[in-house]
Amino acid sequence: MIDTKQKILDTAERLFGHQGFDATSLRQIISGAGVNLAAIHYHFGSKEELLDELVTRKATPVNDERLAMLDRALAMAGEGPLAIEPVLEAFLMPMAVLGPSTGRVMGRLLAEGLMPKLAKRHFGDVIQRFRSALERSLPHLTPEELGWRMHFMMGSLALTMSGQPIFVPGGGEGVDLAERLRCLVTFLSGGFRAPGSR
Amino acid sequence: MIDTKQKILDTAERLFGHQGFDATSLRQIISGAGVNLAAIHYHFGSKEELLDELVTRKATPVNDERLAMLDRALAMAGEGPLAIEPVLEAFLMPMAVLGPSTGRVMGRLLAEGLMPKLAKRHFGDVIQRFRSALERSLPHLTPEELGWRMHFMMGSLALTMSGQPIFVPGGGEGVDLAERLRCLVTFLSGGFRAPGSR
DNA sequence: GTCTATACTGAGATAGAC
DNA sequence: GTCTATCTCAGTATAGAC
Repeated sequence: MIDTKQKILDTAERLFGHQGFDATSLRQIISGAGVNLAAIHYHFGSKEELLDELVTRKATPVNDERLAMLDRALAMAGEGPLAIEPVLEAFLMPMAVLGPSTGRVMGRLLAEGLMPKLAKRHFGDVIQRFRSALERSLPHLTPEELGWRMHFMMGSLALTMSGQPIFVPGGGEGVDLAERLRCLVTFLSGGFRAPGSR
Repeated sequence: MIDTKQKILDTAERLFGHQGFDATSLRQIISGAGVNLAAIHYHFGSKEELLDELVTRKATPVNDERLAMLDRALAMAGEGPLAIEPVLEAFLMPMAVLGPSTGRVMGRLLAEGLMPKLAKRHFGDVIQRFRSALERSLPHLTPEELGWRMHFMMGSLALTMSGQPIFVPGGGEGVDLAERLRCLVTFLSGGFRAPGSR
């Protein structure tokens, strides 16, 4: 069947999102997808490459939307000063279109430290564009301090996408991703705007 | 030998810190520690309980120092307003005493989502004390929004303790933990101080 | 080209001898 | 307390059916 590959991807996405990458076995995936174990290695080569393809498929439209929103923010600012909020919105809000499963996958990956490998392949130029925009918005920061703040942002984002918000009364289950991300934009705007610490 | 247990703990801490929990096998640990495989299950019961004991041993002094610093901050503030910085410093700076290995372990745990289980056991009352202090510092926030911001903070902290800072020129390897954490305090102060988003 | 059956190595866990 | 042997299940590799 032509959609064996698709069934594997769908099932893997769901299980990775719920249980994490390491905790999900290929045998769980094939059982859920109703395919043979070796089909995974035929179509993808390995468990890690399956993950890689999953990320590529989901990340591409998100990154396109990120850059489109960033371009609009830059056009609006013109030659004048560039506020942080629209830059952060451009980076973060497009993730809201990811379903809960994909969101959890992305967050898990960031969190499990698997991202460094994938990041350069899939996000390299996007990150570069946003770093430039942030440099323009925040000229008071050294490159090192800006790098750290971007690092902090990725950490917050990771837990926001993946984790159970154990500090939020009610577990935050009723709060959809877009609202979480708006809350995060507010928080990060304040953080980025803080004076340099050295 | 009485210190079989200690040798296992030391080696596990080092390997978990460098490779993460999932990526470290018990057989790597016993080979590094020079003990038998079954010794781990005799002394700890399982791989996860080994981790649990590791966390307990390292977290207890950190949490004690956190509460001591928080008490000092509350005493300094008296009846007046309570600034955010000393509260965040009390929560974050005690982690600087953790060596790089333990720091990575802690960060990994936060990031791998293993913390929710461990958190309630080891950090429950500490978190409660700090939530109260933050509520006093930031009366303009709803309980939900404060919860989200604490969640964001844990995400940033996790990546700060564990991850390679890929956005920092030079990889940030020369920057010690205390300086990273000071940088994080500045950032988070700005974030927590941001106006409520709803 | 696609998929199945099966086997290989290494993981965590356990029972029982010493 | 410690060690050997063994169990199940993980990811992986390959030979061959259609």
